[in-house]
Amino acid sequence: MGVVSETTRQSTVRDRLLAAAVEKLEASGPEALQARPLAADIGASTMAVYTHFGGMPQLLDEVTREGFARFDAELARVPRSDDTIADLLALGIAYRQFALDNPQLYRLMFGLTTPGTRRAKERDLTTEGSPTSVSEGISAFNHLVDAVTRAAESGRIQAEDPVAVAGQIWSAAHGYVLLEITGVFGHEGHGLVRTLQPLIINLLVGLGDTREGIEASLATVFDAGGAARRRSPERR
Amino acid sequence: MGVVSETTRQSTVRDRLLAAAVEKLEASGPEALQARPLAADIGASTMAVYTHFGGMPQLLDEVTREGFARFDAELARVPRSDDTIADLLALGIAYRQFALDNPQLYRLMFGLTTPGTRRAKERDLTTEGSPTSVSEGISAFNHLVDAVTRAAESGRIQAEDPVAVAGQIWSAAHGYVLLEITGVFGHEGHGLVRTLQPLIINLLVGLGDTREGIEASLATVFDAGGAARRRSPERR
DNA sequence: TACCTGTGAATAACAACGTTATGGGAGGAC
DNA sequence: GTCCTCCCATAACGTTGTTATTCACAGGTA
Repeated sequence: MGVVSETTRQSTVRDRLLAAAVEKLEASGPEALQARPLAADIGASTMAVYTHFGGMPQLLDEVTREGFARFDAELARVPRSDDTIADLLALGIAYRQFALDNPQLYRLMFGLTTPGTRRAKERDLTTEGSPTSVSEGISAFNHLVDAVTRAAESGRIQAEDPVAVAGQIWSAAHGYVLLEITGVFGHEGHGLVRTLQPLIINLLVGLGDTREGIEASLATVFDAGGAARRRSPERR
Repeated sequence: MGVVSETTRQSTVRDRLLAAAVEKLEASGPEALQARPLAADIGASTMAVYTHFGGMPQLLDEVTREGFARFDAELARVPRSDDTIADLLALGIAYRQFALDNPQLYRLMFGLTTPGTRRAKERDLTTEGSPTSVSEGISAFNHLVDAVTRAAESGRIQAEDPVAVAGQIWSAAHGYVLLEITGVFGHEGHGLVRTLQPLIINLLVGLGDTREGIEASLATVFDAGGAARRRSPERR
């Protein structure tokens, strides 16, 4: 389980098909995920989709699962430090970065997109995140729950119910990111400094931390590497 | 402009087609919006879609526009009182209620769903909210900006840039509502009291109001009518 | 009344999609 | 060698969005 063709030595037809689907999704949108063009991309016939996946819906489920695996891996790369609020902010930045780097994948992951596969078997909204991808989604969410728990334990914020608090932060980040993806915040950067940063700061203030403390933690996040990503515990 | 067949006396083919599309979207999902079944529903031939709309994409644009018009009308029904924070909370409740009552329409409005129309002409993400529906969307958003502006003028919160603050609240509500629609918060009601209410309260605390004041305002909102909707400015 | 014009709708056809049935060919088991 | 079992290519079927063609009918003019 994990990133495409991580275990297999040579690319199998199935792996190449899945990789081509992920790439094509981001390049041309969900409606471009069609059986015939996809198979043609890897030099195979349409039947490959059915022998390896069973059909387009199952292939899309695998794309979703792959997306959650990548998302999980990306969030796992965010380091942990003594500054629990800085860690939380870094997690939020990584969250946004992944969504901005993979907008189509992000929307597909959260069941917000219904690709061409029109003969889909009446997907239910509540079960849309296909069962196979649920575990990966929970794993990604747990990074946030852990960060909230540690922030609460450090005394910076109050979180009797860390899962509920993580749900609040998740809602805020999810909503912001989707609005930014759809372009409502205009050109690059304005949304981040005018909306996401104040939103998270205000939320953390409401959760008990001080504005000064948050801004100090935010400064350390941006100090460490310019691109707002601290790759390893020690400074590079 | 507005709700379907608001001006025309007798239902035209176009109006019936649009109304059937909106109804069918909510009943059977975006992939059910197909030219032939839709035309058959109103007893017409497929050509009606093309003579009146030009094609399925344009019909979907009209559905989106209609959705924003209804959303705007629903938000406009939220009354204004002396308690500006209560008004803001009531607006949030109405926002959530509309999304929960019309989940498919809500997702289509925000470009988060890509219905069957597979031959779509390469929609761009940034321009996905079709131009015709932009004005209605802005109108709906302005209700929130107004409420924030009034709350700032009343001194309850600090909002130097009301549009930016409205964007923060919008992000939080949008993200929560989408997560609730996809079912991540479990069964009815838990998400609201465990996530949305604390989220908005914490955010408003971060914006300068006191927790006690917010909870008092929230109580007045729920007092006035049980269903959390105050129909007229004066208390009933 | 007779005639022209234009708009709207039905019929039929076309290309492309997801899917399924059929058949062939490569690689191991005995 | 012979058989068995997967994969995969080919071809077909039903359905989709779309377009071309044709027809019907309402309204104005002589």
